Amino acid sequence: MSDRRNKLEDLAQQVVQQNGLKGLSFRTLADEIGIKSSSVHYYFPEKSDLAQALIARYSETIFERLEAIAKNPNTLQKKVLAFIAIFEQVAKDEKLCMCGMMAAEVESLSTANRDALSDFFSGMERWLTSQLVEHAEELSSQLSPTKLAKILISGLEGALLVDRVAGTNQRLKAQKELFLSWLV
Amino acid sequence: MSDRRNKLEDLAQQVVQQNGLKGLSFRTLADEIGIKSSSVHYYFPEKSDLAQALIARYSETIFERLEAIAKNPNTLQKKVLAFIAIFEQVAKDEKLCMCGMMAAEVESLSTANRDALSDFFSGMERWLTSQLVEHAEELSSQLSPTKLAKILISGLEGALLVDRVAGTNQRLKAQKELFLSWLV
DNA sequence: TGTTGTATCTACCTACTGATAGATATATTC
DNA sequence: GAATATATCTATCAGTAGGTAGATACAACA
Repeated sequence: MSDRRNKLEDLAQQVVQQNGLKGLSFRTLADEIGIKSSSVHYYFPEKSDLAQALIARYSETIFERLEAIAKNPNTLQKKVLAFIAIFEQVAKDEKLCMCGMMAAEVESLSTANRDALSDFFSGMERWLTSQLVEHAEELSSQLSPTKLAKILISGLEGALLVDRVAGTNQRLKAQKELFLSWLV
Repeated sequence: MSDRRNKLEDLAQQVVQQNGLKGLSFRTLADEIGIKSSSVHYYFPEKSDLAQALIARYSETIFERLEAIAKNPNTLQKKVLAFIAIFEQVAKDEKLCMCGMMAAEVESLSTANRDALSDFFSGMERWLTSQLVEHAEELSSQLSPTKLAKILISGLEGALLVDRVAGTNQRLKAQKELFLSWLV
């Protein structure tokens, strides 16, 4: 992976997490890097190619971190708090989850983009579900692990969304407490 | 309120709920109504004026419905299920909550728009909190009504977001079951 | 009758968008 | 040395964006 390509993706991701894909232009992206917009097209012929690269990259980064969390022997509580900490980091920078942001723009995305986004969320849910199942003895909720995973992940995505408008982190904290209430 | 203005707002709201404020242009809006874009500027000088009107209108509609739900004597379960049904209706049309959509675009909104959005969410939470407090005897959760309100509302917003990408309503259903699990 | 307010139009502006064509320079490979 | 791949540039295009100026038509009102 070339350095230039990497820097473009770094910057693009940051812009998308703050302003959305529609808030990202090839020109401003190029200007900030110090090249011409046509050179950005060299790496990403169409905007949907850039979006696809961003989703792939974001997914890889997140799932690597999740693997690391899963591999390290620990209680369910500590594992999931480490998972939630990923969202807390995003919130601290007044950003959204990149895929959450793109989810709001799904109507203007290519089908490949949509599928990749959908895979991201189902992958996250699969990971969390497997952790909940693995540590079932630590769980006290009557709801199934699959449902708990869907609840928490969509809850965290929504908390980022609403908290950013309100300029607080109350909803993210509340979602964290929700999770803690599921433990024995 | 003139009929023309109303039709413009109706259509604009629909577009925003599907494509976001950035996905709405004065020209396409005007074309669909059958007037010129400059005539849209007659009603809404700047785009932020249109956004402001949309938020005010959306808030009024929702809060009227919430008042009606609150006024009608009923169990907490039925009241909140009626509340959740508002989100289910939105999901059925493959839309987002209009304010949830705009929340994703908050970086490009005027401060007045932001404040109005923030008021929308805090108003929703206030309503739900007051219902939970009023029917405290029906609640079994250890978490406070305030937190439960924040959890459910951000959860519902996130569920709309993620479900639309996945093309399902699983997360909305899971959030509903979460609420039901809080009842005695 | 004349004035004012409402609602629309035509015509236009500047700025920006994603995207393309084709030239150029450099480095690598055969 | 010639050919190729990589990476950049200049220049440009058609389309769209939000927004404005100024004319027009019409109705209500003084």
